[in-house]
Amino acid sequence: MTRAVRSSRDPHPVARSRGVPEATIARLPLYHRALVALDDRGATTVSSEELAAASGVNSAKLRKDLSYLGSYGTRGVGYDVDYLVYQIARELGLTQDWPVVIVGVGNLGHALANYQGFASRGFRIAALVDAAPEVTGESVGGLLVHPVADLERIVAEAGVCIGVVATPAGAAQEVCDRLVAAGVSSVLNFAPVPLRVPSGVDVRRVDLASELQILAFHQQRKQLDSGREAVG
Amino acid sequence: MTRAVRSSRDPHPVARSRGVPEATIARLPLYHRALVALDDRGATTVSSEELAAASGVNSAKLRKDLSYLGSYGTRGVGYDVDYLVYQIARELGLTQDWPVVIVGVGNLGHALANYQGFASRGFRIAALVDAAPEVTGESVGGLLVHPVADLERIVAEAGVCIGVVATPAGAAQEVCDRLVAAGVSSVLNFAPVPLRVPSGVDVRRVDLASELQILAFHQQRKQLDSGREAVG
DNA sequence: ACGACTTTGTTCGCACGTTCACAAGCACGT
DNA sequence: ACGTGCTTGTGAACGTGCGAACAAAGTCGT
Repeated sequence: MTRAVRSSRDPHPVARSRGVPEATIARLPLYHRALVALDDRGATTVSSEELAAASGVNSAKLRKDLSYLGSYGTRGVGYDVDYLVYQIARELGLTQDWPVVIVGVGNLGHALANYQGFASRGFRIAALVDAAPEVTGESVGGLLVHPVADLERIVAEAGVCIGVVATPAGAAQEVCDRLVAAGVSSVLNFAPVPLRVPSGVDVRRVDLASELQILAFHQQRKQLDSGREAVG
Repeated sequence: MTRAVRSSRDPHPVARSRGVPEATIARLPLYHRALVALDDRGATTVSSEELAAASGVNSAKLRKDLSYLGSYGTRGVGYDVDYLVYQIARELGLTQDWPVVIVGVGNLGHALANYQGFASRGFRIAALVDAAPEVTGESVGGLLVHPVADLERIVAEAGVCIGVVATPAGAAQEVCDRLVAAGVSSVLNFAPVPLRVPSGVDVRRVDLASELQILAFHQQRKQLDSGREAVG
């Protein structure tokens, strides 16, 4: 699975940090969200079966995942919702404030700037940056769009260590290089190119077209199968 | 061979269809894109090493991935770019036309409707659908936004089998149910909830907040490590 | 206080994916 | 025609993740 890579070619020197496997980390946000929803609904405790159902995973996997964080459940009862929310949040670093800079305020950048799901999870958009002069100076989602020349200063002043690349493919690598040079060491990449980064920098890709292509592959196979079935 | 059914919670009973592993399929779009870029640059042949570098993977993995599709390379030379592009496109189903319906024309829906990367890969936005009356009737990305009541008719008439859910979390499950009932059997879900679907329907999730949380986790660990390092 | 019941935490086996290393095969120069 | 030098394709070892099944542990009723 193309998941967090420490450098892009060398998946993860230490795949598990403090013994928590990468696959588990990728599911913690799921659990966190499901727990918050349960909390809002007034639940005080939850069983692995319930939480698994709410998260869309199987209960054995859930229990194993949680066991990597510690023994936070009580046998015969389940997990305390509040306590577990806090423990997962702490593990994920959601108790901290994470300033984020978004580079590229096109359609996707707009959507990200307006997305409400970030703030509630400790992410704060420190600045929006774009290369196009006709965009800079505008206000998007209540934030001013800065020229790309200010990138280094913004990163330094706001102490940004997470950058979001939402530029066209052609500009992505250069923007990424500048982000990294300025001190960013985690990059979320929406551009459809693999970013080369020095070791010690994490990159995650989100590729909309790829996701559709994977669906199309399976869809095609379904149709081939049903066709064959109808003939045979 | 039970290769008929698939559901989202049971990721893939038969992980490999026609012998192509799931992990390989997820990388084919990467290779496809890199090859198209190479083709544009005028390359006629490419070695596994070059293509691997352009795709951001390691060359052994690339060769093994391609070997699942067939022996399309020539030893001592490499792969014919045009031929390989075609073979991967065929395998992924990109030679077909895939009508897609996007439900939810908020910030993200706008971005998706305007995204240029779909058309070139065989995906055609058949319709935009939204529940809010103040949005329906508008034109977004050159397409009219239809009321959600027309969903079933649109799916049936356009022969849509891939649906994109870009609604708020609360509406996602209901929209998904209606899509599936209308005949959609592949869903791309941007809403931050796990969708329950009957077996035989594929779901893929894209979760922006989760991606950032995973980055934050690693970032936190990096900072803890460097702090410990400085002290020790 | 004790037993029955419930649910967690963990151990084990298995399947999948990745990487290394090398044999097989093709082209090209001589 | 033949050897040399590439590069592909693959076999095997390794590590990781997953699922089932079970033992440990705590609660609740009596």
